[in-house]
Amino acid sequence: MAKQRIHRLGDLQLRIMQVLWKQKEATVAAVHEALGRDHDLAYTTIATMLRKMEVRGLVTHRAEGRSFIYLPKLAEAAVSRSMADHWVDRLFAGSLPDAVNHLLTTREVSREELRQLEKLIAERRRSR
Amino acid sequence: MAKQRIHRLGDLQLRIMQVLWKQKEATVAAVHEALGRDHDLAYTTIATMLRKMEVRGLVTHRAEGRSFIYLPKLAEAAVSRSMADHWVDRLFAGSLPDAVNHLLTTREVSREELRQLEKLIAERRRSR
DNA sequence: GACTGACTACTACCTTGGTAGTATTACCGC
DNA sequence: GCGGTAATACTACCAAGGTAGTAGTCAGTC
Repeated sequence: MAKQRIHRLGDLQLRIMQVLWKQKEATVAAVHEALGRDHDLAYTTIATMLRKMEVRGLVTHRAEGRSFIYLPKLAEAAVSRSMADHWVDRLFAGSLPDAVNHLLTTREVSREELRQLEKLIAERRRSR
Repeated sequence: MAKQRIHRLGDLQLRIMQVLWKQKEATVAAVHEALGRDHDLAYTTIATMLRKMEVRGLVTHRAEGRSFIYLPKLAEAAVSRSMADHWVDRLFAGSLPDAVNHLLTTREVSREELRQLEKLIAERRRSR
């Protein structure tokens, strides 16, 4: 069935996925370029990683001329959901309030952000 | 300076740390026992893992008779903070409202939990 | 038609987490 | 003092992420 190990994405893999999600599809060169600003990785590193990710079922590719165009095979929502769940489960035994509480107390939260959060919750409350 | 890689804890490592945090300190046998209910790991697996974790600076030990008593070397708060930060940064570019919003929309949230959250935020708002 | 440049394929290597078997040591009870 | 038992130490392995060099290929250019 569907792999449960979705959440197991390394940092680089996730960054690559994020590029693909944003651009819908991209060549190795495009991914390398997009990542290049912060990370100084060899072109072949990206190519190798993409190939490994294809084996793992994270991406697919289609050939266009001599180039490969890679596409994400997993939706962003599915991945972040899986990762978020995993995170909440691991650290807070699945308790969402605990998780949020932790975020609120350990991070700097601006007045504006608090306002946004309040709104979010109010909406959520109304809708159920 | 302080290791930045705190957040890099495998699942087993985190579970072991959680046992140590709860019990303050524990022998290999105690950790094995505590984990035993869900996981069926060999005694030596725990022992090996603890030794590796000591090398990585996650725990220390003190000898008592022929046994080692392991203690966490990192505070729970530091670790969960680091992991939470890493998570929010990685997935939501550091935006806390985005993170919380994601949690709210992808998870089942009970009425009770929403109430708790509302209270949390109200408190937080008052205190700043 | 030989050359260059852009791509992919293959191979290799290191690290870390996870898992566990075997070896060694040291104490405890008889 | 001898044997069993409970601990740790050592060693080994596998998988996956990450990083990159080298080899092969192919298409377009002069």
